[in-house]
Amino acid sequence: MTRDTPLLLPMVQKLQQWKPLDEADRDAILALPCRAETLRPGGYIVRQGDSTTTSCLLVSGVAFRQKVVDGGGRSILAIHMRGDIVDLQNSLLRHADHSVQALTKIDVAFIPREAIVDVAFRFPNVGLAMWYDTLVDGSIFREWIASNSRRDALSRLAHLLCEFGLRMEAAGLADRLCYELPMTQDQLADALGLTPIHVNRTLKRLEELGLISRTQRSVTVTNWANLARVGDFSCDYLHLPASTPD
Amino acid sequence: MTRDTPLLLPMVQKLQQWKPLDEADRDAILALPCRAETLRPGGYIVRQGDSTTTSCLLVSGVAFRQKVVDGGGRSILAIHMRGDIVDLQNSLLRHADHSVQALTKIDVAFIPREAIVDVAFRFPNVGLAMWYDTLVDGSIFREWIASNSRRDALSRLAHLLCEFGLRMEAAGLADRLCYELPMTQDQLADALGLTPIHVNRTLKRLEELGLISRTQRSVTVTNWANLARVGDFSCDYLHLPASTPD
DNA sequence: CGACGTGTTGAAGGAGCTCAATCTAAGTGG
DNA sequence: CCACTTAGATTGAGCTCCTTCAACACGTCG
Repeated sequence: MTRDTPLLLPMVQKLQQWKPLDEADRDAILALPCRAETLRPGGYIVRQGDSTTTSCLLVSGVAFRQKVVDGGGRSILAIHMRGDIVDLQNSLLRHADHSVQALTKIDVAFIPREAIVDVAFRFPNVGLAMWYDTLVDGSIFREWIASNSRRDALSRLAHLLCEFGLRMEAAGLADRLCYELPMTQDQLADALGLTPIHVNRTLKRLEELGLISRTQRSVTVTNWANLARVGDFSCDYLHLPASTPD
Repeated sequence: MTRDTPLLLPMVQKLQQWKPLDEADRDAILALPCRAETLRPGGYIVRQGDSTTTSCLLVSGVAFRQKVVDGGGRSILAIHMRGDIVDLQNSLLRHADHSVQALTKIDVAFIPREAIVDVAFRFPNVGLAMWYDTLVDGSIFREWIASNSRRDALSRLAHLLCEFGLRMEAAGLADRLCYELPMTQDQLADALGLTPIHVNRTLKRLEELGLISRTQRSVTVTNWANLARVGDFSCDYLHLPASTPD
């Protein structure tokens, strides 16, 4: 490592999930020009409507994508954690069609679009890994379409709890059976296409069914197999490297 | 042109939407090895669960992506038309997490994954255009999440009619105000997360409101501005080249 | 002709929404 | 240290949009 604490290390770790990288690939990533920043909960990485020139790596904390519809309704489209390259989507397309915001306090690194594109084509392994990464994001979007379109409230919530736990575990940030879910019930509602009131009742039902227990924001899954069954959850769509089985 | 009728021409046309291509770029695409095939309505391009080795270009006709949930419920995730590279998603990830099927009779060209990746990195304009293409797909997925999560039936249906018309027009296949929508009400229901019965009633309401009229599968938009308003439709998320304004 | 896929309509039921009140925990300023 | 505020969680009651169940109409195709 050329520097003491490489800011972009989480990006290397994430991309290696998709494609083995050699020394040169890794160095190229770590040498990317970037600007570090810390945001408080609610702070914006990009705002819907902005024109964009930088991409953004999430270095620590949790963030989310959201889109405003019609009369002020919000839809949360994705949740992101350490290592996620959070704004390739908006930056390559030059025009943000949705916002990305901090859920917790987060550390981010802004990287100029040109630098990303340059590395992607000079180091094909890196480029391919980034391409994979956007495709996996797409796969998760598709699962969310199916979930919010065709599953009932109980199933949707169970599904989200499985996905979040498993992704946190895959990122080495938590145990799938016990983690902090840094979302208010309002935000859960916007992610699931429900009202906060109904989210509250549905959480209660998951508890009564003996599938989870919770205190404040922390979730403990007391019966993973049944939670996954209720949520119709299969981890295929996450395309995780073959180490974390369902 | 090296051959009489270049099978892969629609791919060139589509990618040029995202990025200007020079002679060499175009030739490289047209020279891609591929296998042509014709499928009847309902025929599979890929099946959920298959392992994949080829990508697929849609040369003519209309296709759709779908995912099966829990007890036989289906969710239609996207609709595709000429020029769409329909299976980068599954092929690069090597494992199909959803199916892609013909909606009408379609002509397709299967292209080996390696050839795609090879061209993408030897011709960066092509690679970037393909990357854009997958990002635009992602953008459309996000809009569908928001739509199926936060809009009511009338709005969802109006939104879908606007999107389909505009995309057909952008692909040079139809007029946004008058086109063939090759979907049964059952399929519309699966795309919108509704029941076919409710789709039927909602179509009727759109007619009664004077926004559309229809005979068989053909749709005529009688009031685009109001249809777009009801559907909360803005074409931003399609990232179309600056020629087709909303 | 009968069968099947698709579209259309009616009536009844339910999952989730809206409106509204109450409760808790965590600040914040005096 | 305590009033005061505020964001979030929780609970109740009534309503509605959409679903489910059930017929029936229409065209195509064996």
